[in-house]
Amino acid sequence: MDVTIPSLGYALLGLIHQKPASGYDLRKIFSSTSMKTYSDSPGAIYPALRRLEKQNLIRGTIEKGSGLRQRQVFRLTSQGVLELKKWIAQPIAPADVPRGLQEIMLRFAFSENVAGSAGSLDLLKSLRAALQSHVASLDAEFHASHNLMPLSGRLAFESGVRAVESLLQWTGYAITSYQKQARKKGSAL
Amino acid sequence: MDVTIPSLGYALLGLIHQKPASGYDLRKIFSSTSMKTYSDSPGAIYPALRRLEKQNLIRGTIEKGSGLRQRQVFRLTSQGVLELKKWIAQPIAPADVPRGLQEIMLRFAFSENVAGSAGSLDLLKSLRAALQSHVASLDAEFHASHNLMPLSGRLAFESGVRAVESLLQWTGYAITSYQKQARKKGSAL
DNA sequence: CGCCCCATGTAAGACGTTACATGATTGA
DNA sequence: TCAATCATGTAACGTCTTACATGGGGCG
Repeated sequence: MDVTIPSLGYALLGLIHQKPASGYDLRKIFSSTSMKTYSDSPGAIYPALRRLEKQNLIRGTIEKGSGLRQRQVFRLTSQGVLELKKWIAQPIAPADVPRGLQEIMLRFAFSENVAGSAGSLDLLKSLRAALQSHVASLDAEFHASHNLMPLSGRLAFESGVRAVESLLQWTGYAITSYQKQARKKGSAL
Repeated sequence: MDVTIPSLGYALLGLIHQKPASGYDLRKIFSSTSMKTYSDSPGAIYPALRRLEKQNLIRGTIEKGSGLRQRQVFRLTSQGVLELKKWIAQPIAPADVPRGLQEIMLRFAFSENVAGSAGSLDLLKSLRAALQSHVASLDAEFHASHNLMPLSGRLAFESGVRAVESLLQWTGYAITSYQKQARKKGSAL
């Protein structure tokens, strides 16, 4: 039972959790919104859905209402919800940042629906710590090697550092956003 | 002759262009520098090198100097240099930004060695235009859909917008860096 | 002598891409 | 009726991941 789910699988789980959807619906989301990092090709999505169904994380039911064509709508099973929660709750290591940022942001995007504001906040704090540590190691590497590179190499490296720094700033902003929301809710009681 | 080279292949070409290297050297570069987005696994690199050799883009020669073990050092062929140049000179479309940023920065990092400062500047300007157009479409999407998302979704989206804006700023900085360099060289004549 | 690093590879399996294929429904 | 869109899928192919495998060389 070594359940390794690729990034696309989690994207599908998260979207289906927000709202039950067919393969076609999901393809449209990928192609029409800025989730274009995920492929809208049927050759990726339909097999992925079948895999998730085989793992009992989603279940599809055929709908034929209102004279429409055959349409298989997928919903999360309770196991699927658990799997989503487990994925989102994973702590973020500094080493995850360079390779898995995309997936981390996906986790965060779904976090509130799946794990509530508290879950979102936990993720943000974990991310902030990972980013701080990662920025430090990038700086060290930059100072050690920047004079060996051509200008374009140096600049490319700097763009990477800036990207991480900018994301770090964003985590601060996001954390205060959640804390504000919490205060509002608290006072509304 | 449909030469489609994956990202890893170009990374290898660019590194070998900087300095002839063996598979092991390249693995070490990937694992020890911040190019960790590329895998250092032998199962990826050695087959990739053989593919490039089969395409006549690199050629390996076995070295045995100084009592060392067998070591195959690869060098670019003239065709390989051409292929690198072609890759770097490709204009950047707005649609390339969300999916291919990583590869674009790789192109830029190698650009000065392969295509000179003029090539780097061209790339930067092309990137700036693509980013401007992409920011505009992201903003439009954000204003259209931000009220439908939970806070975490909104914030995740914002982080994407910020990342692109920050990169756009960086292109301005990089372009002036190259223009300064050009002025210095001009006055040095 | 044993262990770690150098250095190269192979094999199985999973995943994504591209392209092809099918058929129903809606609207011009 | 013709085209576009809805909706689902399959097949071939290439590539990456993980894990295994092999041996020489240096060092304690």
